[in-house]
Amino acid sequence: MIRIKLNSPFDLDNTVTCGQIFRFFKKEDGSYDIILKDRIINVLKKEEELFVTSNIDKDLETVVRDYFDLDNNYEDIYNEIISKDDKIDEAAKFSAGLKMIHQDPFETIIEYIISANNGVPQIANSLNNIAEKFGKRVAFNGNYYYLFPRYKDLKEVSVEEYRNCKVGFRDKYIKGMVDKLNKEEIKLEEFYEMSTKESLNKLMENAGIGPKVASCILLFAYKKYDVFPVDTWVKKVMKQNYQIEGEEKIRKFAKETYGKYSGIAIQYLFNYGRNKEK
DNA sequence: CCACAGGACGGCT
DNA sequence: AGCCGTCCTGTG
Repeated sequence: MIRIKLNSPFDLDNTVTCGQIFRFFKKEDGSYDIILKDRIINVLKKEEELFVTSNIDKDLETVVRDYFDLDNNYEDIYNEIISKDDKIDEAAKFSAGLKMIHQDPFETIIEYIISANNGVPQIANSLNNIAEKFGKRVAFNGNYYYLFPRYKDLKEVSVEEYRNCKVGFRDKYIKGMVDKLNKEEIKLEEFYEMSTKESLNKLMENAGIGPKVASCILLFAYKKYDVFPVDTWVKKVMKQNYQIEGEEKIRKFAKETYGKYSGIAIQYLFNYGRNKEK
């Protein structure tokens, strides 16, 4: 067990449950079991401190700080965003402590390919099916969990086997992506170096990845915060609050209004819309 | 049983 | 270039 003192606001509950990740499990004591790339962690927040256990202790603090983006300066982000308008000011204030989770690129790519035209419970279900069939089983905290497989583990997996995991018509997209990675036609690291525009275009060359999915991948795996994933929810909000319609107009507005942190602004808006009534 | 929700794609203007 | 039917699964 390690303890991590928090020196800036961190809202563990909203960060975990706001739709960034799908494979987490809330425990009775209010903590979360979360499946990361190569390990399972249990995180409990008490006062201004995190209590973390894992099946792998090596580099645990570093892994957790990176995963929850604890060392990023959210003051700067906040100040950049709130100057824009009242609505986002309110949403950003409300969302203080919401962090951008830094996820594994491969898992994120598959996650968001599956997310296309799909609901949150179904996405989680498909991901768990894939992990249970092809991922490594790990005993932790009185349960068995399955790590999400690496693309090398999926080399021989057929389209039919993905279909059996209830991914529907996205089966061939997953297979296509896994094949390209194994043939090294795409390298996961290359997107870190590229500009946002370049990496968006490069991602969208792949079947099953359009503007929304590509934006989510860059936002959640590559820390590129100047993307703006437009889904049906965003379209609704933009129409209601700003009378703006059409994907291109929305993206243009977001870029001009929220600038280099537009991807975080949208998380704040979503979090605000989802939780303010409670 | 049917209607619907949710992005990408491809075929049509 | 933009519009719209289709793809699959789970839920109401």
